[in-house]
Amino acid sequence: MANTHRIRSDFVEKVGQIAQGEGLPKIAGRVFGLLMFDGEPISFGALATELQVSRGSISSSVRLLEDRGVIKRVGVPGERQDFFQIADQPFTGLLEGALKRIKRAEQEIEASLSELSIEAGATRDRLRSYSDFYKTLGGGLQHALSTVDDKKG
Amino acid sequence: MANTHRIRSDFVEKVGQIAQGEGLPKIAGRVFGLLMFDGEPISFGALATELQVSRGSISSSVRLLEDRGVIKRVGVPGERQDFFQIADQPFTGLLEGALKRIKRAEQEIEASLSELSIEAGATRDRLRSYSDFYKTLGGGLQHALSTVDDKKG
DNA sequence: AAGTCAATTCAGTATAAACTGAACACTTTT
DNA sequence: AAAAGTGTTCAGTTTATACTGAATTGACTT
Repeated sequence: MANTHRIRSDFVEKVGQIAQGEGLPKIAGRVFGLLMFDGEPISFGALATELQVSRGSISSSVRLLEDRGVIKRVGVPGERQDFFQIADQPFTGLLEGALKRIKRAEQEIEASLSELSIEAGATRDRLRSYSDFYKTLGGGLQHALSTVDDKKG
Repeated sequence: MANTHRIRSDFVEKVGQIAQGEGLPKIAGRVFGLLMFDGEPISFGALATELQVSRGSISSSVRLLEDRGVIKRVGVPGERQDFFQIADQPFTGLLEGALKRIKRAEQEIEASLSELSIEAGATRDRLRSYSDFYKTLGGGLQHALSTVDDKKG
């Protein structure tokens, strides 16, 4: 049998890297990876010691992940510490965040577009195609989102 | 009539911000925005002076954008400088790059998955759902990509 | 209510990435 | 062939952001 613990820490590091690639803090990715792998609730303190990072970092990472609905804070009977667990729909929040960014970009471009006078024909066409790109992209993510949604929910 | 020049520089800055949000250098975004707005070829030197950045930055930005197929380097008769112009399918390359990142992440997760012994049932289920998420996301982008592709042909 | 324990905040530090500008190599002009 | 023009490279600097750790706040425990 393979060494589960090594697989686990490899996985945690991988997710850290992936997160960094997506523009998220590496530690947040590690937290996500750990909770994903273990499934069961892990305490605030355990996250800090196991990942060997400061409690301050854990605090900001879990808030980030909580805000996006990727993890949830749960209570454990007889325990004073906060515990964290992977959310029921961890990916929905991520997709929604991406969608929001895309929508914002689309709106920014359309704002510029609407300022341009009618004579600026070719420029208008290009900006239009740019905002169309974001529309299409948003549509693709929207589709992914609904697919992810009814996987479980 | 609205002041076109102000709209133009606003747009350029907006695209710079959007690029930064996507994890790309701000200057690369500005270059893209400028070429997008103007449509016609702009010289290497003009990019540097107009955006008020070093020639070194222009060099690396245009290479990045060229590599992704977002812009193209064109010659202008009687001119020694390189000129740059928005590519015919500027968005295709961007999407392809995003897809590649997603595919890589998916594979990483599946690598961990395949290492896990059969007893690790629940963990396997979670990692499977994680890689499924990337599959779904990739499908969404793939769809967007083909839509973008046949907008122009 | 004093003492412990837990999480957050925030000022300071470390790290990573972007950006600069001068040196370089190559090309064209005079 | 010297001079001027052009793009790239890269060592050094700046900037942005992640991270730390000590101070702080609040909530339990005795």
